[in-house]
Amino acid sequence: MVREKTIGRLSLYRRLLTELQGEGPKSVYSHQLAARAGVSAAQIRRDFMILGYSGSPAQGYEVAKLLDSITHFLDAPESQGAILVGVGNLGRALLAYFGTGRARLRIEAACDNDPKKIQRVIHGCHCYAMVEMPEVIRRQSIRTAIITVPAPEAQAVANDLIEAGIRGILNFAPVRLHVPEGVFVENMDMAVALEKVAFFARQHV
Amino acid sequence: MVREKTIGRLSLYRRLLTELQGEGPKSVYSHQLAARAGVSAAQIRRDFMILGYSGSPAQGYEVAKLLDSITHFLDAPESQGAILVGVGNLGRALLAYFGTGRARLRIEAACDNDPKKIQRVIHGCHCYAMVEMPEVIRRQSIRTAIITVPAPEAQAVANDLIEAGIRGILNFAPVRLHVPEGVFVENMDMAVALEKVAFFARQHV
DNA sequence: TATTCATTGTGATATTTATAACAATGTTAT
DNA sequence: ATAACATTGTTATAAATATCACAATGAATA
Ligand SMILES: NC(=O)c1ccc[n+]([C@@H]2O[C@H](COP(=O)([O-])OP(=O)(O)OC[C@H]3O[C@@H](n4cnc5c(N)ncnc54)[C@H](O)[C@@H]3O)[C@@H](O)[C@H]2O)c1
Ligand SMILES: NC(=O)c1ccc[n+]([C@@H]2O[C@H](COP(=O)([O-])OP(=O)(O)OC[C@H]3O[C@@H](n4cnc5c(N)ncnc54)[C@H](O)[C@@H]3O)[C@@H](O)[C@H]2O)c1
Repeated sequence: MVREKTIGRLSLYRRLLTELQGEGPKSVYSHQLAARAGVSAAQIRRDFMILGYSGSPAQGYEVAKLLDSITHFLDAPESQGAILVGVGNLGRALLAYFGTGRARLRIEAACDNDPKKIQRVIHGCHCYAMVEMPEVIRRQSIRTAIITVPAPEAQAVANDLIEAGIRGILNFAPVRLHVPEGVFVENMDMAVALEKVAFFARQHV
Repeated sequence: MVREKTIGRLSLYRRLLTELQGEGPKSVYSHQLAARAGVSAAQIRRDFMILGYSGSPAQGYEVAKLLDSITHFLDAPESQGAILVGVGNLGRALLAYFGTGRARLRIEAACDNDPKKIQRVIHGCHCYAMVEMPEVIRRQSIRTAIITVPAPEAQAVANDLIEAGIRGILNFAPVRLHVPEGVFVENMDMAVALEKVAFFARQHV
């Protein structure tokens, strides 16, 4: 009953609403948010049905209440952290990105099997050895992981993560992971994405 | 008539088939490829309908012919290049990734507005000044761009790229770009992706 | 040769996702 | 007070996407 696409958009709306809030407005209409999000106003209203919060036809939605509703729906009661495995080129970029100022969902720990990286702090995040990983995950109740190890290592790393209690994986390795029922995997396949863009760049002449 | 999801999967199949080819087999059944791709066998056969190449019920698909068919369908007759704008943390990681050994779709040029980066070669890719960008795009007939500049800069950069002839954008900035009809945009929104994973990590207990 | 078998290609069907349509609401202008 | 209006919430409809089902194929076996 929970639509996958809806979850992604709610996360987007939250970010846009937070930006909007900084600009002043206390309320917003669906068509205004739609313009920023690049979706239709009907899509927005439909997505909001799941929240249990209603706007008014006259004032639209109160930004603060809307943000509360989305956060209540999306987030865990206690703040949630993620662990990143593979502190290479991409892993470091992600640590820089998700480290700075995001209270919501932080990368709380990193792991690598390269002795040169272990026990060092990279972009404010401690890098543990792989043997420490299960302990870190259990201690900090982490359920979400980011995989940025080379493709041939990804499945083994995923297995270890799941064994340690991880239930959601954001996978950047260009491999389709085999995971048991109940584990959610989102693939960020950049090579596929770029080829798709190149294809459609050619279609509409 | 061309399904967006199908294009993405064809790109994935091509990569998997190339790997498979290296392992020896000259032919493959839909269910074998399906296992690697993490999709159903029926999905694969349906996707292949668009190619105009048929396998045989007895031997399955000839890997070499299948690869030819996919490449003929996906790729431009002449090889296509991409330009990357914003040589920061993420941009450099992407240059490293798309530079090494990918004949198919290379990042042929990079741009930045930071004087410290301009006219330098980063991971084998020349970094041009922004004023040179339109000239580079026209000279090398580039139609695909990757945006890795800070969010507030992304729309302006997109406008300039489109003005210069770009028709497809892979956008990493957490902003929804407004583009004219006929320009294809694929958003790689990692913050949204991570929140989605965190959400579903919590669903299946 | 006839039979068995796993597989293909594709029409039919189901599910997911997006759009359209409109009564209900409540504010504003007259 | 009332008519005009823009917007909401939700139902109805459409479009995109995925799965199912099975006749047709042809190699392998008896
Ligand atoms: N660099 C990019 O922009 C980019 C883009 C798309 C996809 N990817 C994918 O992301 C992954 C990482 O790419 P990268 O460029 O950062 O590679 P990288 O080689 O720079 O980094 C890989 C890191 O993983 C570590 N590692 C290797 N095996 C490990 C293991 N078994 N356990 C723990 N750590 C291990 C290495 O020590 C290294 O620090 C690859 O799968 C790559 O295909 C990268
Ligand atoms: N770092 C990540 O892993 C990550 C992850 C997800 C999204 N992003 C997004 O990708 C973008 C880049 O992230 P980053 O971490 O690489 O940032 P960064 O600050 O390291 O790099 C940005 C680069 O863009 C250049 N730049 C700035 N304005 C420009 C302009 N007008 N024209 C051309 N170049 C310009 C800067 O000189 C710099 O080199 C941001 O929008 C960020 O939100 C980054």
